[in-house]
Amino acid sequence: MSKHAECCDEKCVHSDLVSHVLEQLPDEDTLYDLAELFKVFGDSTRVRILIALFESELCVCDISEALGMTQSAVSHQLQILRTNKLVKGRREGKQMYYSLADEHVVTIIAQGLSHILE
Amino acid sequence: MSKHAECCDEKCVHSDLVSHVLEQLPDEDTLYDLAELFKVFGDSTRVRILIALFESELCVCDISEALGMTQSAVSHQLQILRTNKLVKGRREGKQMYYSLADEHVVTIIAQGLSHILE
DNA sequence: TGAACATTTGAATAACTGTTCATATGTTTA
DNA sequence: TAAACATATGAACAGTTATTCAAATGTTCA
Repeated sequence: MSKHAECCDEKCVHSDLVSHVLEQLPDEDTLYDLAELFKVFGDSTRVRILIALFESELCVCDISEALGMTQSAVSHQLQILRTNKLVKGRREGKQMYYSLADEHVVTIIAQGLSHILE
Repeated sequence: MSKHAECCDEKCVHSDLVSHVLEQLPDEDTLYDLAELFKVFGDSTRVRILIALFESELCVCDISEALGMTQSAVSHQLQILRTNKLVKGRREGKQMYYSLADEHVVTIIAQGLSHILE
């Protein structure tokens, strides 16, 4: 018997509910990716970058100016946002212009805001 | 001049866009709370707990059984979920039954899933 | 009351993460 | 091509966090 089960013998577990939960839970990869996605939103620098991009694309320089952060820090975060397909980049001459890659970004942030502003 | 501005002189910054972003960005407290909220979703244990609670309330013991984790680890995470008002607890005898505190939880996770499953 | 059970909590540890600094890459223009 | 600029990247450090272990709290029942 595995360790986690020892704390609670058979009488107290609602085994029907538990097995139902086990059927409903997405597979491990999906759960990992899902948590990974929210982790990206879980940093105020990245959230600020995303909200900054709500209305128009911006170059890295604009973002670091708006956020009051070094260009390097912003660029590191943009890479994470790019990897997770939340923003996309477009080069124009020396500058890279970033914009939101996905409508879900707006929806997710809006839901989050409505939760905390209640 | 602050350090972050030095990387990029006035010519390259789109100062009209930047000042517009500065007007639109939520205040610092809101941004912090927002990131804090998403941070809670950014852990696969907590996401699994939340999804497990989609259909019915469960006691701590059920959750630890379903997730294959120690009851202590689950309890620690439940406290975080409670603090952030994502779940609520109800005592019935020796057991604590937890359930989702908020419909936003379902919406946010659904949006996240639809993002990664594209 | 005391024993048994379910849950919570605090401290410690190991793993992870964001920023900084230095440097590299890529682009334009003189 | 060389210089200047915008961005990207690697390594290192400091701060954060999830789990474990041990112990405490709260509840029921004999």
